[in-house]
Amino acid sequence: MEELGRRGPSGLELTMAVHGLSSSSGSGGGGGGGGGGGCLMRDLDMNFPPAGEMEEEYPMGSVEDEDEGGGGGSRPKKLRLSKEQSRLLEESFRQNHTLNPKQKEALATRLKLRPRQVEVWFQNRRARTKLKQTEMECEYLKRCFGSLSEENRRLQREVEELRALRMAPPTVLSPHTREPMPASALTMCPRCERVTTASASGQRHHHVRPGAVFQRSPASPFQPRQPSAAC
DNA sequence: TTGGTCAATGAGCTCT
DNA sequence: AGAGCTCATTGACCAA
Repeated sequence: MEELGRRGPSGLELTMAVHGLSSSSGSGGGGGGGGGGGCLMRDLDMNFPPAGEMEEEYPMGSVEDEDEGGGGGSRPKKLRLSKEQSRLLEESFRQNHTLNPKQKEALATRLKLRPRQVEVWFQNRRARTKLKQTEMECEYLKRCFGSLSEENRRLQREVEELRALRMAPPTVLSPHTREPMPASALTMCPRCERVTTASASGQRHHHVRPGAVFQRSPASPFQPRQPSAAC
């Protein structure tokens, strides 16, 4: 027996369009499944097509050893596609992820396989592609989660700091009287973005010394921060 | 022996 | 109703 084409062609063609996470949509496929499997494949045995389809021979890929007898109800030998068969299937999969009946028939004839086998190959190939895609999406979302968690921690810290500031009494001293100023007297200089004590005329302002504890005035809302590029 | 791969199956769904 | 799909699963086969 010649075992060809180890490890199927893993050159899965993957495109990730994650932003909408438009993953598949699928058919909703509710749980389904159930048992499946079963060994009741007497009448649908791929390696031994039903009489009706025998008009053409289908030398099953690399399976040419019909251990006749085979005995009981065990599964037939597993078909392994030859390199050439896999190559051709991959090629047509690249062009189209689904086949219409005509294409299927033509491809099956060309590959000396049964149309059903071509169909199954395409189904499995689509499933593999989707699986790979899902894995990639998963990785991507994990990375997103990581950076968003970090951003979240940072913002939480900032909120805590600001909350603490709000609780503390203002200790900014007036440059004129040297008395503690009420928070309402503090504003944000729109040009240099520093906390200031506006003069009565509004013409001049004094920057508060660095490190001074202060309370922001309600009249000077926080500038929205540029969100750090998470994803 | 075990774990991965992949052809094949059956159930259940959607669409025409 | 039935063709064709997805999904979950099985089992043969292979390499480590």
